Amino acid sequence: MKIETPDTIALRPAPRLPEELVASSTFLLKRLGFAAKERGMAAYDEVGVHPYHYAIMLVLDAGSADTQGSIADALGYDRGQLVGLLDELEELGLVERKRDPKDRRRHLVRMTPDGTRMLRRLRALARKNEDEFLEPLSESDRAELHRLLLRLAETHEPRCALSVPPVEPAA
Amino acid sequence: MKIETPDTIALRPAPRLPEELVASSTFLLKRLGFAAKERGMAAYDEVGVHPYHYAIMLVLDAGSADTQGSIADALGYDRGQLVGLLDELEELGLVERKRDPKDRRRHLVRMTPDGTRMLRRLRALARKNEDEFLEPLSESDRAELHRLLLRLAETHEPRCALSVPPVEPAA
DNA sequence: TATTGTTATACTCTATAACTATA
DNA sequence: TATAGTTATAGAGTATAACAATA
Repeated sequence: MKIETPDTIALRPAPRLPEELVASSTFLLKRLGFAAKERGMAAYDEVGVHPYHYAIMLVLDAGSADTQGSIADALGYDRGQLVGLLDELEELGLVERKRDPKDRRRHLVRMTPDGTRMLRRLRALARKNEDEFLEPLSESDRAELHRLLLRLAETHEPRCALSVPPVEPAA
Repeated sequence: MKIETPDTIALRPAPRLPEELVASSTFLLKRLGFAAKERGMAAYDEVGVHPYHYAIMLVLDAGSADTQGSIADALGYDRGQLVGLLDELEELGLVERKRDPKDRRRHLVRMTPDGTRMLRRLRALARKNEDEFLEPLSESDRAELHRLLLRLAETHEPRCALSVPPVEPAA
């Protein structure tokens, strides 16, 4: 559900949120995640793309995945939905698809020069967005926040784990 | 978009998330907020309610709002959608609505005894849920995380501000 | 028979605004 | 005329599974 945004509520008597919710980090994560999402969408929207598009382009740029299946897996997206996202990127001229001659079921996806330029622009947008969102925090607080979020993400969003989980030690 | 959940991906070669995303706190907030939401829904679902229902009952219990409009304002919900949520709570016998005799446009909402019992149960569930989600963090890390999230929420979700913003000092 | 990508369908959410009854 | 609550509608988002081509 959309949560009413900051700017509209400043003047009302404003019945308060229950303290119990404010005291809950998971509640704050939900609300902040939502706020971050909305803010991101608005930012990328000005350039005509969606955060999902940006994520896809980052994967392509990193070169860690180039078929639709592997892109979907890298980001945790559904393969069916990725089709539509790639259609949009292709229509914008930012990526190209071509059949893999080695396995004609596959599509190889790669960025076009326009895509590369757009990615540069999106990266700048993302940095600005991140910086503005974290503005209330000092540099060291930001680092600390990231450390804590990352630790949680290693459990709850394993794709975020920085290091490959060590193989079970012998015995 | 639904992100594929942890349990299903353990065994694949797993193309990685772009480092840039993992390095972004706003990205992690989005993913963790989503994970927290899903986990919460699953937990409350076992008892037949939704996190929204829980939030409404907390507001009622706190006594800070008792008409539909004030409840909606407290939580940032849309008034139109609150109607349906209250219908469900009423059907479950957890809250009652009656007209305010002083202003017959208003509905006064209050919990029933069953509602109070359910709320106790939901509070226990919420505690358990919170504790499990934060399990990777030490006590002091949890406190630190909450402090940082709260500071962000004061900006991005003003309803979370703990203290009423001080009145502009004289002069 | 399994897999890659595609398409279609249905379902859930949610944003908007029209509507009623009171004030 | 404005407000509290209600209802209806349409649109976005998303989950599911059927499908065609290829392996």
